[in-house]
Amino acid sequence: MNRVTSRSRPAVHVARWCTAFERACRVRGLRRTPQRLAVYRALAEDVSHPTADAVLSRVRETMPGVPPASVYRILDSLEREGLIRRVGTTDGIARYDANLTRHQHVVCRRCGRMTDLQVPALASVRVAPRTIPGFVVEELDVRILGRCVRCASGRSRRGRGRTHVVNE
Amino acid sequence: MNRVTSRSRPAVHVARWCTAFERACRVRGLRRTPQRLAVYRALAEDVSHPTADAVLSRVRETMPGVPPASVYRILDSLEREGLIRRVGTTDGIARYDANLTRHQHVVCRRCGRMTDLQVPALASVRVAPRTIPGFVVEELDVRILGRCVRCASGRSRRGRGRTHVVNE
DNA sequence: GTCAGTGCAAATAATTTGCAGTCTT
DNA sequence: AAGACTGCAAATTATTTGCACTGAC
Repeated sequence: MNRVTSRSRPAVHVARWCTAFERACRVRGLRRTPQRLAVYRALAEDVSHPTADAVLSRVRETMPGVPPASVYRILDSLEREGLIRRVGTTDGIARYDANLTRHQHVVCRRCGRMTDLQVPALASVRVAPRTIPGFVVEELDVRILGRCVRCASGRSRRGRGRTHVVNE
Repeated sequence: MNRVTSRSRPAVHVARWCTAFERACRVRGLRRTPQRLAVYRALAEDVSHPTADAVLSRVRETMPGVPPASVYRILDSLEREGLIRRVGTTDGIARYDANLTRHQHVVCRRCGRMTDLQVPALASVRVAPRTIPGFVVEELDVRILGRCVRCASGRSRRGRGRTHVVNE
């Protein structure tokens, strides 16, 4: 018990981000409601790329009774304004990230755990604005898929692994 | 009307893939049911990275009455066996791809349209197996996010664009 | 004071599950 | 024949919406 994982971002960072966040809200004309601040803070504190539901739980620790709809709406609005990001997932459940700096995600296919990483080889990769005709590039979302140690050992069914049929 | 978009993969490819698919099923001990073949074919024909629901519709064109559950289950099993892929999405809806070759996806944030692309700069990027301690890298999922021409022109709300608060 | 934003409850997706029957191997 | 797989219906989970009210600006 007493999990090792540091699921929380350092308080100093969080504090700085929250300040920047409030400023950004003002700039964009988003109102500074307690709920909005609580949702942002909950997300900023959590490095695990939580689902909306997980954010809800966290928010409720300090604001019991907040309805899911509020959290969904807030996450939506913050994402629309570019104050947080939705991260790519394959399991059909949206996950969020308050970290807007360029970084990649390492995702375990089995347990879904998602952690931040900076792959040097990818740090420099840019997709020049004109590379893709008829498309305005805004951002790159890179996910490194595989299995974490905990899950790599666990056997699944018939000979798994890199067994891909490569066609074409 | 009469949309230009070639939403179908060339019949030659599809045929070849289907053959390889049946072989792969045999190898892995997956039963060769009409439903399974139909689902795979539907996905192979469709280059738009359809949702499970879209696959269902397509399958029903030739097999009316197939229940959603079957399609979901089949897509699941094929993904587990590495015969198709789930692609990363941010909207919380799973999408699938029968193309297992290394390629990237260009995704419009607004309309969600997703098209294949091969970015030269990314073709060579590998994440060496030992790069990430305690993690077995299996695959890289790269998404290029932005807006397609159709959506780039459409105005949204207050000054959008690259307006990100870059913290940390 | 105004209207963006909230709370609540109900609606709509999206996906999964249980179980009995069927068809592939 | 055995059990993997399907069909159907119901259950769950994820997310959205309508509407009246409230609080931030």
